[in-house]
Amino acid sequence: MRSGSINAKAKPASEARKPRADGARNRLLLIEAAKRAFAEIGTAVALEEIARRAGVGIGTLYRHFPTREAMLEAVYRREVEQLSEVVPQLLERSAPGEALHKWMHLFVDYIATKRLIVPSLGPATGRSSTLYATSAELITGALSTLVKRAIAAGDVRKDIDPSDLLRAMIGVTYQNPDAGWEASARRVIDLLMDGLKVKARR
Amino acid sequence: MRSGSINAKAKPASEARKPRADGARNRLLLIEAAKRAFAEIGTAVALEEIARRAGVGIGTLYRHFPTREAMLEAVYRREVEQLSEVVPQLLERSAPGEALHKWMHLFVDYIATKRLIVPSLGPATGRSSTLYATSAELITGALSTLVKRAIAAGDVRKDIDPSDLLRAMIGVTYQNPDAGWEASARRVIDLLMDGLKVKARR
DNA sequence: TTAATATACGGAGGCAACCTCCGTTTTGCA
DNA sequence: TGCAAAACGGAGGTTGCCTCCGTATATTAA
Repeated sequence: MRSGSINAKAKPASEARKPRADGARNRLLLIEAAKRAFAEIGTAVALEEIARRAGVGIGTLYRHFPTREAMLEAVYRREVEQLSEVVPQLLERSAPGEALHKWMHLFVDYIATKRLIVPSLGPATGRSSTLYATSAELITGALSTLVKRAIAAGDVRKDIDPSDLLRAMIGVTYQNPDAGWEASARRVIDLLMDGLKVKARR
Repeated sequence: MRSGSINAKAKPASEARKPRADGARNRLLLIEAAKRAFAEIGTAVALEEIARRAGVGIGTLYRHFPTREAMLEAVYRREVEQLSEVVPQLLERSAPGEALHKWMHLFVDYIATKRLIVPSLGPATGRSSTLYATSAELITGALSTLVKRAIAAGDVRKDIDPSDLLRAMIGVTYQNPDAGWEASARRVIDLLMDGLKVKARR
């Protein structure tokens, strides 16, 4: 073995070379093109169409996103990130109550994207649970910030909790993606049957 | 023109020739093979795989089901039909309360298939509204029959309505497939905001 | 039964999308 | 400025979609 062949620099993994500018740029172009294409044509759109819209070669697309799922996931991730990052801007430009209101409308846009993408991601992916967990956290955080600020400013009632509001929004827009729902459904059915049985005495 | 070339027999459309036995058989084989294949491999399974499993040629598959959607729809339809047709059998073989209980478990199986298929059918199809309406009707009818019989037999409480039970099951398993949900969600949000605003006096 | 014909069958083959591979180009670092 | 790592792009092999049509079979009428 040569002296320092493998661990030559032994830097902590954190310090790789700075990512190339063109790489980052094309990655973004692809995600944006994909989002539009998925919305306009559907999630089955030819990946070559996405590459063309982004103005890059098909090879580039596949290097960044080895599978259609990876592409879908990236679009979804970005959507969530934007939903989280937009909060400070909203609070800068609007009164807290108004910021909250606007954000909830953005949330509806997000749900629209989610509805489009999640079914194509499939309940399969092992790490998608991480994906959904992270998303839920970011979104909860964003909403929580907005509600607290709105309450502090006296724009909304004090007697509500961010999680109440989240539940309300989910009630409006929810679709049930988790596995295990089947077992859960069966348990509830058995309970229901128990409850339905005519009690011997009353 | 020859004497009776086109309207020679002029029978009402209702009386076509009896459908051929092999055609009907292959159709069923295809639906069953498709159901298994969709469940095992996913709704993107190669249609040629389905034809092979059913033991028919690819041409036969495409004659019966011109598109993947048609194939999916047929599987879904059959699932609903079975859910409806099984009711008399259940009532013959079990006490009404037990029949109801068993049927609800079959309903969970149906929801599993539905969850698999509906996203791939897409909210697109124009006539799918008819599809869903018909399904809802069949299912409501089946449940209604079962509940009435179970009540009549004294197996379950009298103070419930079939629709209550349907709602309960939907609550457990529902996913929101209708279009127009977005507009509806926005309306609800605006209402919520109104309600959230601190009232001037109280 | 047999003949006639509508109906159904199967799979070859053209087309389109997927994805890999590798020679060329660009970028970041010293 | 030089050079190696990183990224690029697209040709082309692979695979699935779907049509088309010659062959086979079920049904009906005689």
